[in-house]
Amino acid sequence: MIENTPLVRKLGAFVALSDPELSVLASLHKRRRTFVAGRDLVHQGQSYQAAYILASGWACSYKLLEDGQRQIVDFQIPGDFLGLRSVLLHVSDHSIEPVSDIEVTEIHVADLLDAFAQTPRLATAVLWAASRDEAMVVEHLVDVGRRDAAERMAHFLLELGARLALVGLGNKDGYACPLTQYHLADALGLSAVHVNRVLRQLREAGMITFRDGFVAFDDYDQLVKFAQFDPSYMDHKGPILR
Amino acid sequence: MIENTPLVRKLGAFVALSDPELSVLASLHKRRRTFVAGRDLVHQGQSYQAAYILASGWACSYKLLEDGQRQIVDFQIPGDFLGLRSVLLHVSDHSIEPVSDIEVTEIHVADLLDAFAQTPRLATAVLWAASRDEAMVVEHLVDVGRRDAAERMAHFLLELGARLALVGLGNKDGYACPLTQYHLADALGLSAVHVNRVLRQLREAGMITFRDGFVAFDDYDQLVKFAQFDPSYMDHKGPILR
DNA sequence: ATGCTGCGCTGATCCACATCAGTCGTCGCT
DNA sequence: AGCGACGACTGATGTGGATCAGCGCAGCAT
Repeated sequence: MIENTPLVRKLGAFVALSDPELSVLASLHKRRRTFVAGRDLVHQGQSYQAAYILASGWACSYKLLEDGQRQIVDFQIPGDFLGLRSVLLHVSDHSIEPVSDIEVTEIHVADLLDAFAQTPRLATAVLWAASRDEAMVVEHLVDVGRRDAAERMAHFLLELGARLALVGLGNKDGYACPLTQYHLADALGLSAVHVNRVLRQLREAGMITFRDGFVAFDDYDQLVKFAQFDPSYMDHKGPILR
Repeated sequence: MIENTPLVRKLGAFVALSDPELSVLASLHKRRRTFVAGRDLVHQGQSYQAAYILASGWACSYKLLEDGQRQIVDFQIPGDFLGLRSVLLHVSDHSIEPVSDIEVTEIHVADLLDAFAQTPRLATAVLWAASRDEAMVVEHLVDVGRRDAAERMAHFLLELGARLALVGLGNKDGYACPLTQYHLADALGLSAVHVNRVLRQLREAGMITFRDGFVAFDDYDQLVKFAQFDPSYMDHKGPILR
């Protein structure tokens, strides 16, 4: 029996993977490594590095501007790739920081590309995963571009919850969340001060409580409505491609 | 000799494609179609539609919010895929509108996936193209999240110029640009009024002139510096993967 | 015990950008 | 010739969120 990693779980939601495909996938996993919170594992501008699959903990990818501001582009949770894009584009256009202590398994891109040749369905699955990640970034863009601070916060925390629920790390009551208010500020294009105020508003409105490393959805339905959250693109039941 | 479409040109920048690969790629192109400016070809929420490759003209993909605001996520120029993500995710999370009259060629996703099986390098190339598109969206996110209106505008127009230059439709002097100020507003998360003011500022600063369907870089170097534009990730010479 | 650092939290002030309410010029339509 | 419709453009006024300047608390090192 082949082990049920977060990645297998994620890809399995899209492509019904056969046993040979699963074993090719398993053979990609090389060294297991750990990184401590806060110390970057990839630096913007770095020209080569490995790609990883996140096994436990959270990370974030971000870009730094010259004036010291930063924009967090996405958070990675277990089952997500780290640095795949950097490797494909052969230069990292962003940095990656572990939010908590993390465990990863290294993958060699050459192996990944070989695997595509052996099992093309795997290529499709990875392309699908990349598309889903892009959809996430797009939603994030809409957050930042067109929603006010409170909607933005609500929408963002809901989306994170939905992603975590997919890998079994959360549900409609809430989830454990190692982010600081500074992380949220850098992700949402707000100041940390304003993040604090907005969290207070949402808490006082009885919709969501962010406290002590835990996000609690106090009124999930109201929140979904307030944030105009539409989970359809991550909602399907069972593999799309058989 | 196999024809040199914008797509071949784009993928060729990454993967050195062999003749058999080129012919597989050519065989994907099915019906040629045209669409008129302004009438959507894909609606948000639509559950199935074809994917296309843009042959001429510009399009944009956008998301609509319930309150009528819209966020343009990306513009597509010749050589770009239209709706590939929608097809892979089996539901469109966004709409696509032709900015000008456009010509496209339809591709069947089943054919594309078959092509991956025959020529895995093609899968790699498409995954690369998807990564590059994602990098674009990421840069756009940084624009909207962390740059002020003028930097945002400058950066955005520079990036568009760099993309167009890759397919031979622009250079450091400028490019033909069918966008209205409303398009720019919806893309950059600004009001049309403010777009107008910002364009005036940039023009009066002698950096860029947007007028009569043409973007002119009046002082490219100053502009690059002002916008903190870093084209490294779209700058490489020759195929990365041989 | 004492300071130091990281994180959450708050009030006062300021400014970038939105919104409102227009003008003007150029199409294409009848 | 007249009339919408659309896009570029402008001034006056309003506001969401940044910035500044600060407090409180817990954990940790000295």
